[in-house]
Amino acid sequence: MYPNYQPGRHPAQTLTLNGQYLPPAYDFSGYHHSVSGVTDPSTTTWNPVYTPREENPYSFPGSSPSAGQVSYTSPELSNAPSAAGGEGSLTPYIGKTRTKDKYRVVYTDHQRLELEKEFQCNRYITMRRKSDLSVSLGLSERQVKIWFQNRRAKERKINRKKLQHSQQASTTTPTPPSHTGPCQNISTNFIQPIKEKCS
DNA sequence: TTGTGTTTTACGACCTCC
DNA sequence: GGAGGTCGTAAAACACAA
Repeated sequence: MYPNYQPGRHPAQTLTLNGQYLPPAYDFSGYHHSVSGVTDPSTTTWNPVYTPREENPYSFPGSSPSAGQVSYTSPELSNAPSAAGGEGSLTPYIGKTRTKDKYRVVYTDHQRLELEKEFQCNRYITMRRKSDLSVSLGLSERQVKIWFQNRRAKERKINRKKLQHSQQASTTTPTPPSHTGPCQNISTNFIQPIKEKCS
């Protein structure tokens, strides 16, 4: 909603947006994409145990959220087709605001792929697209929102690493200025065109 | 098999904007 | 005041070397 939001604590870390963003070389093969067959959407049913809330946090009967006791009893949870696995309430994770039975779910490859596609089009998802994705992927809108938040954080982390590496390289082995050197290739390789059609 | 490091979900705290 | 942004962090899930 506020792409130019810059928290006072970290004023220089917000990326440029609104079409000015330079997408990094997207690595979609870095991590587990075969989650032991469990997450194959074509062959298995998506049946997470963990039941996240949707826009309406856990109910805290008789206690404040800071108490750390959680019970998933909100009826709105049934609106999230995949995320609401039917478990009405889960065992509270004592001392933490998490559940013991299932701390988090693992998204399917298909869900990740579709989210990534959307992310490559827009770093910030619109409310409409969020709603569409939540329906098509069987995730709650909150999950989609959090995924985008985490994805942006991941990208910032990657960019910081790249920056550090480039700075280290420039200080340790200063390369002579050259207009025919590898820098051209680096710059062109860094900006990979988005192949997906953005709607 | 196990220990360790990395990545992925999910949240709380804090912030800005409307 | 609510929605959604950032950050840091917890813990599960996973990869991989020893």
